[in-house]
Amino acid sequence: MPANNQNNLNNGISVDCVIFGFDFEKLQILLIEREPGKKDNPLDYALPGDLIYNDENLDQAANRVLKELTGLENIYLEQSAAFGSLDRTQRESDRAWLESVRDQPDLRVITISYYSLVNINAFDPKPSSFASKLVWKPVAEIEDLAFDHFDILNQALDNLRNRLKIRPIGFNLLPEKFTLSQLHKLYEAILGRELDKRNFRRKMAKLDLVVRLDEKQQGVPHKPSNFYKFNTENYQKLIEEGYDNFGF
Amino acid sequence: MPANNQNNLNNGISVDCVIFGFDFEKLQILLIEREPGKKDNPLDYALPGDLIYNDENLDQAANRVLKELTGLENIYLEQSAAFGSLDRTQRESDRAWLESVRDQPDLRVITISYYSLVNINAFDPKPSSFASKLVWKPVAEIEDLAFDHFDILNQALDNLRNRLKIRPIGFNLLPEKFTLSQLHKLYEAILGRELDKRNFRRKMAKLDLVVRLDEKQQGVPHKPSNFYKFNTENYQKLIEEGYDNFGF
DNA sequence: GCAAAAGTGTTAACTGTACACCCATGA
DNA sequence: TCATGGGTGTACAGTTAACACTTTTGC
Repeated sequence: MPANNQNNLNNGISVDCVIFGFDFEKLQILLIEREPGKKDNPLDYALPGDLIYNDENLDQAANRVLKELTGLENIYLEQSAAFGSLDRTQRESDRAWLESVRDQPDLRVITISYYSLVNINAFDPKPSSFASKLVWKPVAEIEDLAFDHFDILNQALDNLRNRLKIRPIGFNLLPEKFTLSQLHKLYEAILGRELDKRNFRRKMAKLDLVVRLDEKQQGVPHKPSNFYKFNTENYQKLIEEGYDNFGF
Repeated sequence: MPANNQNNLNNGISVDCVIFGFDFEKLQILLIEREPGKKDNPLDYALPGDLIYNDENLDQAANRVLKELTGLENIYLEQSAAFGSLDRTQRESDRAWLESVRDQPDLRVITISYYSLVNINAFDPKPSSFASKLVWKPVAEIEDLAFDHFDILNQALDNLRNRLKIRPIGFNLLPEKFTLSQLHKLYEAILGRELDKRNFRRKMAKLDLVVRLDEKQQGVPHKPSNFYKFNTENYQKLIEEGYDNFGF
């Protein structure tokens, strides 16, 4: 980043990143804990986000901000929505924080939100810049967030679910080798409801998006699960053919 | 609008409106013709859009801009996407126009796009402000537009089609009384492909979204069509219940 | 042998799709 | 009486949804 970028900050436009993470248990979300120690106030948790520069486009800004605050990079971010309420940064509990990090804390800021879904175990967020502490929190337990970030989260979750209905889940979301149970749990976590095991497996088999590997789990105290990998070619083919009903 | 609003313009953020119109034939789009007379250059057609004010939110801005440029109001606008490429306003053919209407024609502007679908015959756009002439153009015939407006159009069209898959078409899109053939043509126009007449009617009947009126077309040189109206209650009920598969 | 998760088939209801003819009207 | 678009039913294929037991492993 050029040294004079500070002068090039666009004080009216920010990006916010909704990073969903999956640990084979619950759907989680990556948040900045603004006042470590002073726990259990939902308003002290915020999405990683910041102002954009004038010499970068929105996608670049989202990737840069995510990297600067969390260290995460090479994550596919999908644009979600724009938020521009006049009062979105006017909450009392957010004012002090804004004054500490912004040149013009009173300026109305419009934010463009992005979302992604990653495998929690494959990424290790490292707090930096004003993100003094980062935490993964289960989405289902979040009741509110700083600014209008709770709205942004819910919007992104809607988008993620709708996307799942018209596209199969991407390849970046699971380890290279995974079991069908893991994939099953992933779908259930995103959709927030149970899916019948047999029906799920049948559907996956029919779509031909996963390939059975000649390898099993080791050392588990139950019947070991077979590993699978994604069938990248078929995924591309399905997308290109306009197949858009994965029926979940 | 307050007189001092001119000082309150946000030079970095605009809204653009993709107004789809349906005339029971083709899906059309409302465009500003920038140089009337100098026809057939697609780059002389632009979406109605303008900078926002700092004392209005994005939805308000979209509605205001649409009204100022076209006279259209009380149209439900749905947010589509944000566009922020660095070069989106840098095309040579757009420079002169920008210089004539903007204080800071060189500034990078991020735009938030909105879309809607209206019944062409129920709205009568009146050009005003810098929109010297407005035209409806068939979407299928558009090959390019000013700025990045062709991208914005295609994005909005995608959104409209996807929306149709998870929600029934809204009530603002057809006259109060309409025939099933009109509704049928509307769906075909949006989706850009033919739908079987019998299957379409069966599906509509099952969804229970339209109510047969005791009234027929008059003076048509063929069997007169029955009029229908929307069943607003059932529409609301379906949306609330989370029914989201209209299967087209 | 027991606890724990993997893996597997069948049936019934529903949904999508393909397809062709008669009807009511104005001219 | 003809041209025009309105309106209707059926059968097949495919998809969804509900449901319970056996298998393999570590301990």
